[in-house]
Amino acid sequence: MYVSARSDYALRAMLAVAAGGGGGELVKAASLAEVQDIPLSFLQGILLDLRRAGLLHSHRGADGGYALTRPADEITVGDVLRAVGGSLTTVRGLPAERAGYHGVAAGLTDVWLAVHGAIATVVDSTTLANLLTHHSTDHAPTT
Amino acid sequence: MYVSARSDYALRAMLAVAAGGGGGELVKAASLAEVQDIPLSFLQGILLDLRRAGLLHSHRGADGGYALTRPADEITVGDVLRAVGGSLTTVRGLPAERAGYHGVAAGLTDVWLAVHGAIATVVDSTTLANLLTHHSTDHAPTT
DNA sequence: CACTCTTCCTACCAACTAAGTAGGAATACT
DNA sequence: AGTATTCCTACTTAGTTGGTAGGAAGAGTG
Repeated sequence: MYVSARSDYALRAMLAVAAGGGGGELVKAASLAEVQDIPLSFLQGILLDLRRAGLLHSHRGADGGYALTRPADEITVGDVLRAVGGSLTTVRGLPAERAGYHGVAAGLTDVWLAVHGAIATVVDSTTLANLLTHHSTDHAPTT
Repeated sequence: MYVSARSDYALRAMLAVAAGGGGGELVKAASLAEVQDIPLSFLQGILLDLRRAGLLHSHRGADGGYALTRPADEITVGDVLRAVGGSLTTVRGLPAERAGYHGVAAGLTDVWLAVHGAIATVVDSTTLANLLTHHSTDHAPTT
């Protein structure tokens, strides 16, 4: 799995919003950029994606900023990854299920689907709240 | 997970070698390229990697070609992927364990490690022989 | 030896994507 | 009116990916 800078920044920003906006108040992009060391103008594009995906709510003007649209324990890592990165698993740019194999390679499709399922299980069962309290779910790092 | 053309071709080539060289005879690069529809000169570079990784044995000259160094049930999909693609999981280009988070993002490292473990479990438990007989292992495609 | 076949190896090219920047328009509050 | 902030588009830059070209080196055959 390749986690792009974009995906990584998106997760860090979401965590910072969740942590900073505890009482429902708004967090500014500039503050997120500083506390997580992310280039501001790059971050703005990412925040836009997150808002379009319905994960963030934004407000302009003097006391503007961003806030989560749902409580932190109802937003998973998978939600964030899919919002900024598209499909979790791709084969030569295509979604796993339509890789188009023939001959002896036919069995590969099932492998990619199994991998996809394994990744989804992890990222869809971990919420932002899990990560903040940090006794998260029982994912034993196997290597 | 992003499966590059290079990784995909490598797996298909290995499967074709395993299938074609059943009795221990050598399979030519040109034949692999044709049967799996892979650009020949691109494939040659990939075969070189596979040989350097110790998965293939090659022979030059008139009756040259490639053969597996181990039986097909002792070579896993993970072996092939690592031979041509390096680490299975990277975060912004770095291996998962040294992503370097601070503040509220600290918990992310564990997520990437869990994902890495989940992927490794799948690809390291599937052998080339599994894929050829095609009743492979019981990976239920979950999504 | 001369010839042929095939792997080996290096260098190169084109297209794409990722990462980051710049600058202004729209909106909200005072 | 003025200021602060999000919003949005276009652009630049650098690296990676996919693919090509051309020959050197080795292995067998007559």
